[in-house]
Amino acid sequence: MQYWLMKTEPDVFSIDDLKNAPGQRAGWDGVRNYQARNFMRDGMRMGDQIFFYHSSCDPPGIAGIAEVCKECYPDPTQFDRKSEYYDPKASSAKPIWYMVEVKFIEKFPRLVTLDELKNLQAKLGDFPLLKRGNRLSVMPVSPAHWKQLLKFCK
DNA sequence: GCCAACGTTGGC
DNA sequence: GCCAACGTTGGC
Repeated sequence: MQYWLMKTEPDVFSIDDLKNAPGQRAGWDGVRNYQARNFMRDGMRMGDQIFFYHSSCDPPGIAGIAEVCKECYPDPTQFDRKSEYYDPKASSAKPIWYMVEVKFIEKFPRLVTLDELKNLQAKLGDFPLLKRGNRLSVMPVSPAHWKQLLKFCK
């Protein structure tokens, strides 16, 4: 079992949107960064747990937990000319971008803000999310960090 | 809205 | 393969 953190803009797709989605499941399409793609394609397996992070909002922070409920498959938006995620270099024979599906697990009683995470850094040590200039939308979380953050978030 | 940081693109 | 230009992310 592995642990992850995934960013999303709540204006576009929030933890409540996931909670209210059919079957409380949703596809994580639109990732167009190779490193993030590789984490989804090569790292994410059924049942992996995910911190659901709200970014580009006030305040940003961890909103809850999701779980991988379907492993990677080609992201159909890359073939869709009308999609903002359309990629002319991709073909169904040679897809470039992949996505997973995630399932709602829980929403925390309150958003655990980026500020609080920064304050925890002294105790937890380096957390990839807090690295300067980090823009990855999908990143691994170590089991130790997961455990401690979870305790703090609940 | 600004801008630092970083990824990607494309000319050479 | 280098690197300047450009685009995007995301906190502030």
